[in-house]
Amino acid sequence: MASRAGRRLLTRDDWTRAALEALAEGGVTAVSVERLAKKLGATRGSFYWHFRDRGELIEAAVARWERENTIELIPPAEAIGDPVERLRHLFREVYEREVDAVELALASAPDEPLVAPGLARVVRMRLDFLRRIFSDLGLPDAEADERAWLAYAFYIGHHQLGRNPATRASRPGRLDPLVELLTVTNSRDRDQRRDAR
Amino acid sequence: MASRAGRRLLTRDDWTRAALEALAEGGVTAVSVERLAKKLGATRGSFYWHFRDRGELIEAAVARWERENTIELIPPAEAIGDPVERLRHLFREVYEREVDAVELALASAPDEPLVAPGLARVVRMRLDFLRRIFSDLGLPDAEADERAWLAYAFYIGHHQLGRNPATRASRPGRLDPLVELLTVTNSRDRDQRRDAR
DNA sequence: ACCTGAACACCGTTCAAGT
DNA sequence: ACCTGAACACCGTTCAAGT
Repeated sequence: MASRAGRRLLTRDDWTRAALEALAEGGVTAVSVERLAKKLGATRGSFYWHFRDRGELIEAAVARWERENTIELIPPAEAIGDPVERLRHLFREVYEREVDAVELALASAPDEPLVAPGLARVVRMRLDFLRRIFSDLGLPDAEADERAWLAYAFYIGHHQLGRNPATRASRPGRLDPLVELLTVTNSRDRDQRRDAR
Repeated sequence: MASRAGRRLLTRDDWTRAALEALAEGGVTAVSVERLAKKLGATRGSFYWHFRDRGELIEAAVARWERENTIELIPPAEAIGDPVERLRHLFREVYEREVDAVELALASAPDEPLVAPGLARVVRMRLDFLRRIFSDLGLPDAEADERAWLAYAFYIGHHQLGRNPATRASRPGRLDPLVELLTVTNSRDRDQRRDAR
């Protein structure tokens, strides 16, 4: 038949947007060329004019998520001067809220070759942000690195545990007490405890 | 043709074991009836005599992992009297080691209906174990709950971050300093900091 | 340049028929 | 009781042919 019989021609972007929607709704497996084609009113064959294969589509979707998501989230948070307040803000805005569905889908496949590079870039930006908090708090670099790692790994696990209704039940209501713990700087306590052993 | 032409008859257990191997090697998607049938030298039709569908197979594999894995890991660790030592032991044996491949595969699909119930049972046992550490340390219940959650969420994120070669680079070498932080009990520090604001 | 339609491979599922 | 073999549906991929 002729060029889309009245319908608008599709762009690479149309397919990518549709892929992100599918990703959010059903994870990586839901990104099916056949289903997207049906949704967009095209044939699967059409897809292969815009993309080499399904993998290239997923890569494009990840890249788009990366741009729209992490890049513009960091600057406003960075503006908060007091590092403890900055972490508290982060916990309220990012830890205690429901996490974006696309992120959940991607975080579930951290070692898929299609997902790994984009995800790694995002993780690095966020770890840097956290490291700066603990540096500003006066911790030496090695300790700031450790705490950033702890805080970010906690972020991942916190949201992953929240996905399972049965385990979500154990989730603490507010995370402020954990901010207190994570920002302890006085080394006296730890020294004391070590000496007492 | 006749009953397996010389070959041994297959049991439900044979299929389940093969499913666990596939799970470890390639995650949930790798558990394919067709591939398992080929590996076991049977037809796909044979599979459906033992199981209702692919989902039932995955459930059976999860249940087996649950038994073989968490149940017998807890008692030896529970024997350590000093709670700080108990946590340090846990970090060395469970956090710093590579995590079992099946667990990684399952943790990546925490909200799949086939995986969720078994995974939730395991999580509950482990959270209880952690809670006891912090209770024995003298923390009130609410605080023990929070720290157990923090410690377990960290466990998940720590291993997930370790799967991506690019992010694994930021991983701290030893986790002992984090044990120190997680077991801080003196509330003086936190009070002091709060007063200083 | 962008798309269709038919073809093939892979795999989940069903089921009648075999032993 | 346990299995085969053929059939069907779903979906990724290719490609010749259309406009």
